[in-house]
Amino acid sequence: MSEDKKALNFLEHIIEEDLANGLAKDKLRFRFPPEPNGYLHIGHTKAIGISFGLGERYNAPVNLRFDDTNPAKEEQEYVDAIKRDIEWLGYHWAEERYSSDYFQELYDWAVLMIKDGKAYVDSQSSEAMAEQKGTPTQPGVDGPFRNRTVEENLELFSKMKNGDFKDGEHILRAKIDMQHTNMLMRDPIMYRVLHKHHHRTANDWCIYPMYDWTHGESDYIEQISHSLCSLEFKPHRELYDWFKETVYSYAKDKYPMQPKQREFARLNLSYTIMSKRKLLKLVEEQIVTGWDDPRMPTISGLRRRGYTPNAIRNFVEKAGVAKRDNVIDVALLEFCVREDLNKTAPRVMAVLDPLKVVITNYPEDKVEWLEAENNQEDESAGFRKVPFSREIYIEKEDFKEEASSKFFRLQIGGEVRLKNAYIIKAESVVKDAEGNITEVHCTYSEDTEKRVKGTLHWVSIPHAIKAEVREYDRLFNDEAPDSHENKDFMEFINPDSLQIIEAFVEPSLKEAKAGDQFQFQRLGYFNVDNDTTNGHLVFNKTVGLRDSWAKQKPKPQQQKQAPKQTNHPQQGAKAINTINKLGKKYTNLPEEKQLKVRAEILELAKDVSYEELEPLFGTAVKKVGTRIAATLILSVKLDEGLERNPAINEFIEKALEDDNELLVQEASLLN
RNA sequence: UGGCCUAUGGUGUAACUGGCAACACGUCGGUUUUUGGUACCGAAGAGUCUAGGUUCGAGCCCUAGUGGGCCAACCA
Repeated sequence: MSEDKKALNFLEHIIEEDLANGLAKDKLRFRFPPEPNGYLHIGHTKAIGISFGLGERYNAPVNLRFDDTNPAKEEQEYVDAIKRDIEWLGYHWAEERYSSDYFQELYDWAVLMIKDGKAYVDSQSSEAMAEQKGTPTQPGVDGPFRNRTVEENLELFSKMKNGDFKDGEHILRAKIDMQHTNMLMRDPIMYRVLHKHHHRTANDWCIYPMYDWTHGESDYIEQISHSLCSLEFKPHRELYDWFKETVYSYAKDKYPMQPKQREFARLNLSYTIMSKRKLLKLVEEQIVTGWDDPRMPTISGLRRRGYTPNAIRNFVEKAGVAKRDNVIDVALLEFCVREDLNKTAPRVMAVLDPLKVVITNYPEDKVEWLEAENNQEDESAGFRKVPFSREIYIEKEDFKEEASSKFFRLQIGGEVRLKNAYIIKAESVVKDAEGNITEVHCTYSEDTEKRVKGTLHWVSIPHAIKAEVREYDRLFNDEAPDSHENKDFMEFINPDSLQIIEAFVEPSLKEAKAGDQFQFQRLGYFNVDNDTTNGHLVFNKTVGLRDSWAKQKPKPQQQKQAPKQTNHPQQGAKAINTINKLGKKYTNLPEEKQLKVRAEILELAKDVSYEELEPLFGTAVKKVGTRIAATLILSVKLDEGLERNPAINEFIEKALEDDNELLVQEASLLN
C-alpha cells in the first residue's frame, strides 16, 4: 500500500495532501453516482475503479448512489443492471443510496434559500429564459421575475410542489449572476415541474430537482470527502461550491464536512463509442442484439464476450488517470484479457475451418484415447483424454502443398506434430473438380520424441461435435468514430463485425455450460454463450492469441512496394546524432561525467561533416548543451583545417556572449 | 469579443519540495517451448507544442503564443 508511493496519480496526490493537511483518514468517503438511464460501459469502469479503488486503498466507504432526479428517463431495470455489473466487477459499496431519498431535505433547503433571497421562481417560457441567458461569449441579462418578493416566491414554490401548476409553467432558479463568465452561474434552474411517476417516490413529488442542485447536496448529505467525476463537470464545480457553501450555512452542525469535487479525463477506447445515447441507438436500430451484445463496450457485453472482471480492472488500472483527453488502444484491453485467461482457461482443441486428413497407415476402426494436459500454466488443472482416429480435421490454413521454409506447418513431404498425439507426414492430396484440396493423406509415426518444427491442433472426425462459433471484429472501422465533425458515427459501422462459423470441437466440450471459458489451442480464447441449448453449443470468441505468424504473412507484398527507407545511417550521420544526444544533457551532468562526454564528442566529431554541423549554428539559445556540442565539433573541424566563414564567426561570437560559462569557455578556446 | 481545462516516444501514464525523462501496451530481434501462445532476454522509438524569461541547472516555475477539449438542455 505504501511501497508504491512513486506511482500516485493526481487524485491520490490530492488526497495525500489533504491527509497531510489534517484531514482525518476516517473522514475519507467516496461515491459512485450513476444515473439509472442505461447500462454501464467500460468508460464507467474507470470512474468505478477510481472511486472504489480509492476506497480499497484507504479502507474508506464508497456509496453507490443512483442519481435519479429525472423520472422521464430512469427505470428500475437500469438500477438492477448497474448493481449487477458493479458486483460482478468485484466491488462492494458501503451503502446503496438514491438522490430521491433526499428530496425532502433538498426542498427544505430550497425554501431557506428563497427566504434568504438566494432563489426565486421564474415564470417565463424556456425560450425566453434561454434568450436572457446569453452565450459563452456574451453576458446574460436579468429576467422580469428576478426580483419577486420572498412571500410571492414562497407561495409560488409551494404551489409548484402541491401540483397547482402544469409542467413547464414555473421553475425555481438560484439567484446568482446573469452576467457571470461561467454560464452555469447565470441563475441555474433548481427545480422544474414534472408530473411524472418516479421509480422510487411514485407520485409523491411533482417538482424534481436538477442535477447541480441535487448532486452536490447529495454528496454533502452523505458527507463525501472527495467527489470525483469526469472533466466535463469542471465548469460545474463553481456552482457545486456555491450551492455547497450556501447550504453549509444552514446545516453545518448536522453536516460538518464540505465535499471537494475533482475532475479527471474519462476513458475512450479506440474503435468504439462510449456515449450512452449512441449505444442506445445501436440497440434500438438493431445494429447489435442488445445492451449485452458481445460487440458492445458495455460491462454486460464484455462479460458475455468472455472478458473477466480481473482483466477489466487491470485494464483500467493500466490505463491510468490524468486530465488530458485520451484514446486508449484496444490492444491494451486485449492484452489484459489474454494475460488473465492464459493463467486460467483450460486448453481444448477445436477446428474452425476444417480440412480432412486421412492417416493411411492407421487402422480403420482403431480409436485411442490420448492424454492431454488441460493447462500447462496451471499444474492443478490436470489432464483429460482426447480421442484419436484414422480421420481427423485440421485447420485449412495449416496445410499447403508446398511452402517456404518459414512455413512450419504441414506440407507435402513434411512432418508435423499433432498436439497430444503423433507426428504425421503428408504424402498426397485429393482434389475436387475445381482443384480444391478436399483431403490430405498422411502417414503417422509413433516416435513422438522427434523434433519437428510445427505442432497442429486437430479433432477426430467421428468424435467431433459441431458447435456454432461467433467470431467478432470491431464494431467500427474508424479509430475514433464519434470524433468527426461532419460524419455521423453510424457511417463507420463495420458490416462484418460478426462472423458465424460452423466448427468442430473435441468431445470433452459436450458438457460445457454457459460462461465456461476455454482456450482453443493455437486460436484464441472462447466462452460458451448463453444462447447455448441442449443440443446446440454456441461459443463466443473473446480474443485471439497473439499471432506473430499472421503478422509475417502480409510482409512479402509490402516489401515489394515499400522498400521502407531504412535510415541506413552512414558513419557521419550516426556520429552527429549521437553527439546531439550527448549534448542535450551536457550541462546537467556531474563534472566527472561531463569530461567523459566531452572527450566522446570530440572523438565522434571526426566523423561529422561540415554540412551536418552548420545547421546546429541555428540552435535555440536556450539549448546550451547542443551549442556546446556544436562548439566542440567546430573545434575539431578547425583543427582539421576547416576555414572560417561568416556563419562560423557569427556562431562563435554569439557563444562568447552567452551567460553560460561552459559555453563561453569552449568558445574562447576557438579563438 | 469570453471563461475554464489541457499539451511528455505510435498509444496511455510516471518523474516526491527544479538535478542523467521512467513504466506499460504496441513494434522489431533473440532464447526456451508438443500452442508461430506463454515465459525470459534484448533493441529501436521522446531534445517533454513554440518563443522568450528566472536559475549553476527547467518536463516541472513565470510570460506570451499555438494546437486540442469543455461551456448557451426545465439531461446527468
